Amino acid sequence: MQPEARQCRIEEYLQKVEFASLDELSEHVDASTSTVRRDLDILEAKGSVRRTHGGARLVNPRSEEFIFSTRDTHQLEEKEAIGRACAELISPNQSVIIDAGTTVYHAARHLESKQPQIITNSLPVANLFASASRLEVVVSGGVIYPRLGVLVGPQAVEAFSKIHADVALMSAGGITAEGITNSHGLLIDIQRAMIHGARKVIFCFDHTKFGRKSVSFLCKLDCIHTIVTDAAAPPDLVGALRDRGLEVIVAAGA
Amino acid sequence: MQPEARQCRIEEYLQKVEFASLDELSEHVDASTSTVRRDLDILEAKGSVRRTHGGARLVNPRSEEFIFSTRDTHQLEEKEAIGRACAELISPNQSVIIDAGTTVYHAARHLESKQPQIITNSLPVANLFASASRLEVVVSGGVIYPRLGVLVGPQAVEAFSKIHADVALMSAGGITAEGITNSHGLLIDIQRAMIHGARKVIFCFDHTKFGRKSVSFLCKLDCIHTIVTDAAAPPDLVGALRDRGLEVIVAAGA
DNA sequence: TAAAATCTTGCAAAATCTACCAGATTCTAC
DNA sequence: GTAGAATCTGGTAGATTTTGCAAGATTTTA
Repeated sequence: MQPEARQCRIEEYLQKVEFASLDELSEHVDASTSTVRRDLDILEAKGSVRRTHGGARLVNPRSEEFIFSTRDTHQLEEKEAIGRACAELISPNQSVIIDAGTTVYHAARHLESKQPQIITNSLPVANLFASASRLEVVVSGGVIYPRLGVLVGPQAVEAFSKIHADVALMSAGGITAEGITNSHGLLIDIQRAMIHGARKVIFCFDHTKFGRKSVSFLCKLDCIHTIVTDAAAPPDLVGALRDRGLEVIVAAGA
Repeated sequence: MQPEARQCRIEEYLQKVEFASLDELSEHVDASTSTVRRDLDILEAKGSVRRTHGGARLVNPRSEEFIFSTRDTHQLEEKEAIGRACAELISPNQSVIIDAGTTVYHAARHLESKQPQIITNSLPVANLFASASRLEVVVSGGVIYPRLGVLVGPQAVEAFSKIHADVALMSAGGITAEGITNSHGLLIDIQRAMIHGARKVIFCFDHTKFGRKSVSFLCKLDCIHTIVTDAAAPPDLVGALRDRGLEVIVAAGA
């Protein structure tokens, strides 16, 4: 086997197990421990893994990487469904503001074919499109809010207050008849600027968000236009929202 | 079989398997290993595949994380050495502007213990510190320049022109007695703003950059303070730089 | 503190790479 | 068609890289 292929397999394997002993790796790639050692040296210099006594571990144990991706899987299916439904609301070549948050992140993943212009303050979303040269991605400035990988602070607010987009794709901590709330106070100003700068505002809520209130009030319901949710959303609240003139889209379950 | 048809089949095959050995390919296209070697040379020059020891792989098997991670280990070791040397120049709690570019990226990796405040327009660098909650990372706004993961454009320039930092850690395409040059015109304005906003300017150059000129002129030598390079840098040029009052640090080889 | 495990280092064997060459094939001009 | 030029192909020798092993240094563990 070729060195590079082997190193890839080591990386891949470590992605799964997070930590592996030398013997374990050498058996998995069918090479001597010496060779694995050398491979690990290279990978460490490259920065993807870190050596430890007797083995190696991932530098960014997936569990820490933006807390994304390692959440409960059944929730994930619903988020995927919501994401697909959101993507269908976007027309080709529109400019789209994309919020931080796992639900919207999933929506973003289905957006590439629409070739939108993307404006975001989410590092995970930025990374998603970083290598796709076909579409333009604008990143707001700001300070990284550690675990979430969101850019926050006055620079972020300012960036969005200067921008006008066709659509804003957002999510938040909870929605009730009284309005929308979010838990991270730092995000409130930014999200308000996003809403202000977009012609159409779409919010993604999985069913657990309905009837829930977070600490900070974000906006009333008449600031927004469309809500996308999953099949398990409480029908009474969905009905109430529709009565108020909101478009509510229930994503077909997987 | 015609050469071109054969090369197409090689590409096609690699699309499927990502990695393939020489023997594997030569059997698949029914030609000698010599011929396959030549075909791979051509394909590599074309840019669609990359040779590895013992075979070849797709150039972009899956998001090859921002063009980084080249295959030659030597250059990598030098960059690591330069990176470590750079990190030693930073005092704890300083604010540090970090440029885009692989050499500086390696320097950034050794910076965490210094707990600096980081200001960058490089997505790879931002990702590096995204999960480290102990230090503050400011990301400039801007448009993503695809393959490199750098934020460019007026927003980036503006962000840096408003900022003052203790140190700027930078790199560029080439250095001669006449000054420093860089290849990406889009970066020039940003880098000038970085230099302008920093009290101390440190440039990283591996030895291949000495005596080389890129298309765009960045700045004269008296704009900068310190240069960090590896042991293979040409002594005469290093001496000339020192004569001009620049601090030149030669990183101890690995 | 001593034993066990693991890491570094140096080295020879194996695999692979880089030219280079002679034969085969294709192209060109008559 | 045919001779000659140009290109392509497959093989070979020497240089380079990679690999696995073993001895000595270092770290971990009890």
